[in-house]
Amino acid sequence: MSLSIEYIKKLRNSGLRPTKQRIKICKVLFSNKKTFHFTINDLVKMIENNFDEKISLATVYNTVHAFKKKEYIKEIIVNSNLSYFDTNTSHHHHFFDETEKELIDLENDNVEPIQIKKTIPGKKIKSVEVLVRVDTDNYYQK
Amino acid sequence: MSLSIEYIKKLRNSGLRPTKQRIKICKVLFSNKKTFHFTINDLVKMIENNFDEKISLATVYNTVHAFKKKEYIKEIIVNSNLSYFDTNTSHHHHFFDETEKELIDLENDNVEPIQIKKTIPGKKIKSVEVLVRVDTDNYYQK
DNA sequence: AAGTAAATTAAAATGATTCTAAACTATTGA
DNA sequence: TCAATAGTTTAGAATCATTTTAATTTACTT
Repeated sequence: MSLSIEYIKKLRNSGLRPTKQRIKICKVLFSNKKTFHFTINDLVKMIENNFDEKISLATVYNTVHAFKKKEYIKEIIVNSNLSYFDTNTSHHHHFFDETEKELIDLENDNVEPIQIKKTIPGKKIKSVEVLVRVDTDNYYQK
Repeated sequence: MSLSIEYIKKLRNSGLRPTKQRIKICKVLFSNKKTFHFTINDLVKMIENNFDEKISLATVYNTVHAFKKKEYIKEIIVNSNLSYFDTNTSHHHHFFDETEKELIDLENDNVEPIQIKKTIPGKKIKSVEVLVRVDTDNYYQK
C-alpha cells in the first residue's frame, strides 16, 4: 500500500479529513521505519525542517490528539509539565533519562511479566506501565 | 517526640525555617497516621478547612517542593497537566482511577518483583515505578 | 534589641495547551 | 461541474498550573 494512501486511511479512521497539513504531519510521524519519541515542540520543529513550512500549533495538537485516541501514537507520562509521545504503539515500557530528558524504549521482552495481586472492586485494568528513571552514573568520576 | 518538634525537624532538615504557615502545612500533611494523595489545590483547601486561614500558593509550592526533595513526600506522575503527591514515602506503586481521577496505593507486596533485563550504558537506575490505570467496569451494565 | 537573612504575599510572568472566530478548503450531491 | 455545507486552518487570545518578582514582614544571630 502506498504511504500516502496509508496516511489518508489513518486520518480518515481518526475522523479527520486528509489535508496537506495533516499529510505532512503523517510523513514526519510515520514514514520512518524506526519509531521515536517526541514532544509537540519536537514535532513542530521536524515539520519546519522537512518542509520549510510552519503548521499552526492548533493543527498539530488537534491531529496528535486524534491519533492518540486511535492509538496510532501513544502518550508517555513522565513529567507533570510536558507531554511526550511515542510512535511505537506496541505494548512496552520506558526508561527516562533524567539528565538528557529523553525516553528510551524498554521492550516487553526485557521486563518479567508484571503480576499484580490486588484488585479494585468495580474497576478493570486499562494499562500497566513501568517507568524506570535513570541518571548519569558518575561512579568512576568520584 | 512531640509532633511539633518533629515538624520543626522536618522543616529544618529541608533547609526551611519553621514559620507558622509551614507548621500548618506540616499539620495537614503529617499529623494523620493514614497516608494520602493530594494535589496542591487539595492541600490549600485542607489548610483553609482546618485553620480558617489562607496560605499563599507560593508558600505552599515552596514547602511542598522542599519536602519532595528530602523525600518527606513523593510526587506521583500520572498526568501531564497536574501534579499529584503522596505522603506515603515507602517504596510502592499506584493504581490511577481514570474515572475518579484518584490514586490508590499498590503496595510492593502486591506486585511481583520487577526484573529488568536491559541496562543503559553509563546510566544507573534511580527508580522503578508501576502505574496501573483502572476504569469503572461496566460489564454487568451492558 | 539591632541587623541581616529568609519568608510571605499578591500580583505578574511563564509556558504548555486549549479555545475562538474568521477565512479557507474538502466533500457532497444536484 | 459547481454551489452548499461541513470541516479545517490559523493567529491570537484564553486558560490553568506553576514559578517568579519585589515589597513587606518575620525569624534568627550576636
